[in-house]
Amino acid sequence: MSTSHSPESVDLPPLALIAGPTASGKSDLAVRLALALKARGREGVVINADSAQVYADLAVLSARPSPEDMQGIEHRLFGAWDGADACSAAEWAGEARKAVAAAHASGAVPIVVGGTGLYIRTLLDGIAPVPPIHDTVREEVRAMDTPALYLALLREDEGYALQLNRGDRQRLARALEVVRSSGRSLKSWQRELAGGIGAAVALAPAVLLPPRDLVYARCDARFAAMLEGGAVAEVAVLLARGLDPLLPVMGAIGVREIAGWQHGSWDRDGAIAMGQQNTRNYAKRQYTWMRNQLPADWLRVECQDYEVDSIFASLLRV
RNA sequence: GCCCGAGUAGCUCAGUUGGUAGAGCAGCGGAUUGAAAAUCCGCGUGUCGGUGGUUCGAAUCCGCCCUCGGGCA
Repeated sequence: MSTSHSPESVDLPPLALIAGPTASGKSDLAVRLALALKARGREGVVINADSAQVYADLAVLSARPSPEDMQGIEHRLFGAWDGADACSAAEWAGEARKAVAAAHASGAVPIVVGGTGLYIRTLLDGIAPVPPIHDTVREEVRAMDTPALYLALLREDEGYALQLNRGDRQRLARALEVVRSSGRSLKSWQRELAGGIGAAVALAPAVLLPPRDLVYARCDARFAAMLEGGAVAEVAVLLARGLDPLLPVMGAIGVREIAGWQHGSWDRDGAIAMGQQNTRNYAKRQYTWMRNQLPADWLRVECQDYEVDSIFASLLRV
């Protein structure tokens, strides 16, 4: 991300940002920051930047903060999408932009929290303004298998095809649907970024990177606890909707694991083991993203005890 | 006590007729521009249970021992 602004730019409205892997304690820190602001006579609004917590259907499985967790602090974009509607980085960023503007308008400090790096990047830097893909194009492209996607892209957008890995089905499909639908290479679209608010804001970022072992242990404990906390019923309700299995909600960690157990493909212990493993693998990917994709000058917090006052000193300074 | 089977990477296992070993998973590193809890890429030295022996050479053949299964007593 190219945008990195000193919190000293007091002329710009503030934006607190908390990024970190799953189970790193982000939400709790966000609420504590809001409470600390409140103690200083300022409101804070927590805005979700997690691609799973965005779905109404996934309260338990996405570890979405409960009303008690929220402690009376206003939270936005949590459970804001219906599972039947696929959210995307650009769509989320559009809503997040509005939420940030609303907070600023009321004099509150927006606190963006989440583990979805692409969402955060899109909000701050913007994204290529590719027009919506025609339904028919999307359908036909997604029906193709990976080798076919590669060959087709090689034919229709060779330059970009050569930059992608031939096994990277998702990017090949995206690139192909873009050329077919817009008549332009995704590569050329990507030369322009639109919608980023990073330059118009005084950013106070914190990237939480607690010890890996600790986060893995929390992932394990949390998934097991979810089964006791309503995850099974949540999955049952979700499955009953009969949604397209390709929708993002259906791919959330835990859905497939629990559904397989309920259908007798494996037992409860198997479901737990798989869910825990997948959560850990996911957390690892987030560490890689957070470490390398987020701006190097953002504050990295590698301990496990977060101190709001020191992490957000610039915001809390009175 | 006897018989059979198994002991190879953290785990599950492959290793053809003897030429000092390799997959999956885990783990680690990396990529990441409208599905990102997604989609991919890379990284394999381990007393081949131990010990003697046969052999130019043994995970592989032979002896003895140890451990874990199962069976017979």
